[in-house]
Amino acid sequence: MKSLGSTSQENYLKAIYKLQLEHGLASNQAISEKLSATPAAVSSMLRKLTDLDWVQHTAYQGAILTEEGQRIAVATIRKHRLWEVFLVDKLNFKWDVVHEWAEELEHIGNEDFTNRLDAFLGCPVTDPHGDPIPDANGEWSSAGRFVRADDLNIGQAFRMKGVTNSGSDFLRHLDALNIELGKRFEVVEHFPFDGSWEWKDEQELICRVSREVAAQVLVDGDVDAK
Amino acid sequence: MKSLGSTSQENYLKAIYKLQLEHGLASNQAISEKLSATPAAVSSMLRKLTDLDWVQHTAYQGAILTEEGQRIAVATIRKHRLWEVFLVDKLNFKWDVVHEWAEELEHIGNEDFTNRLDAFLGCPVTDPHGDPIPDANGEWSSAGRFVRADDLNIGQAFRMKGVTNSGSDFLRHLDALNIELGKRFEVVEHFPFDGSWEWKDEQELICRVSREVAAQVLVDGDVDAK
DNA sequence: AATAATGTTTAAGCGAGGTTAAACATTTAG
DNA sequence: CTAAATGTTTAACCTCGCTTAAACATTATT
Repeated sequence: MKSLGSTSQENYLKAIYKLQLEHGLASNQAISEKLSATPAAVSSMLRKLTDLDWVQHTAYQGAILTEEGQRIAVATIRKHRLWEVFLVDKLNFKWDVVHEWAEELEHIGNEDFTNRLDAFLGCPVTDPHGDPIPDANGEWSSAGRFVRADDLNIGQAFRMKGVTNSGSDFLRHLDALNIELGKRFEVVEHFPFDGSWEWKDEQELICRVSREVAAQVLVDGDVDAK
Repeated sequence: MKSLGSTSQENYLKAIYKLQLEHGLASNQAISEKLSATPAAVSSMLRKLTDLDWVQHTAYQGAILTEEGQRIAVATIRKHRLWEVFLVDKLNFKWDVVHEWAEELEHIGNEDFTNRLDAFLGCPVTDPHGDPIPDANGEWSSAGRFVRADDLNIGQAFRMKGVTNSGSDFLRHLDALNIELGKRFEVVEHFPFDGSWEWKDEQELICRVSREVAAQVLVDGDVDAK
């Protein structure tokens, strides 16, 4: 219990965790891409993680996390996202640059440390990109699941809640479009020609977004009229 | 310019910096003790640091930092102390436990990062142990130099400003004695028998401290009567 | 000045985490 | 169903920072 992995081990566990959510199991190749390492490196690390009982690995098949592996992965994601909140809320970094620093900070601190950071930040439930932050027990809590902006109908109001792509290019593009977390819009138009959309914000300003953007923006479907 | 070292390299530079302050130059052996590494490890690291032009090393003599080496060392100390302030002021850690975490955090972040952290903390001039924090230019600034508590005379008032020993044992002892940073005392008595002292705080409560404690407490000699 | 004690450096080697290249399984296609 | 393509593992080797043990330089002692 309460064991910690090395920086590298934690990165592997995080990668496997995310791949498992998408595909049920993490292939050697997918991990290697996600971590920009060679398949050979993955092979050898998987052996170590298996010995530590943090993953179960079937040769030529793929890897899944054990209970303990999952605990460490979720704890690491929690730390990452809390640090991102810190960087944006307290140090005033822009949301498109915090990932790199959080990638380093996430490997520091034990449970007590993390919980103090959490309390200091006011127990946020999402990070600056709208991704949910697991609680101290590793639960993804109530924190509402959101819908894709391209799932909405004309006339529907919504609040911008997150993204499914945290790449800085995409985040910077959103900034350029004046689309930010928490901002309210209403769907005005949808153009089947290219799949693009027109939204209007609370100042009635029109915001035209491409199909690609709408597909990667998460919103709060049932908005409370403010 | 603006180059950064690895975690280990930065630790060596810090160690050499501190030894240089004390002895003018850092012997292989002193470094090895400070970092709990073998002299052999020091020898090999010194070669690397010399190649990087961060230290000048004369075989069998000792090492001194170059301009650039000093810049990195001071930047690292600055980061360390700022993080300590963060941990105590924001995360409510006690001052005797923050060193370990700061030891890890100090290797993260670039200049911009550090300056944001500094601003967020209100540009503190000393860390939770009273050690001065260099400014963004690596200057040790005005931040008054202090005198040892055992340099004072009977009747003299002072304010507790720091320690020369940041070990947790000592810090915990000070906590037990209710001696804390910024607290005002007055020297009441000095016993030549064992070198111990009697101070009284603003509530006139007597605080008896040993020779060892007085020697490791730094105070503001010329106190402005409040 | 010769010798012992001390401090420093080299040599060999280890573990972590990676690489490339080759060998080996497993799919997919003809 | 065999052949080719793809994915996985092994083997050999690299760098970093460390270790121990032995060789070497420098002081200190007599």
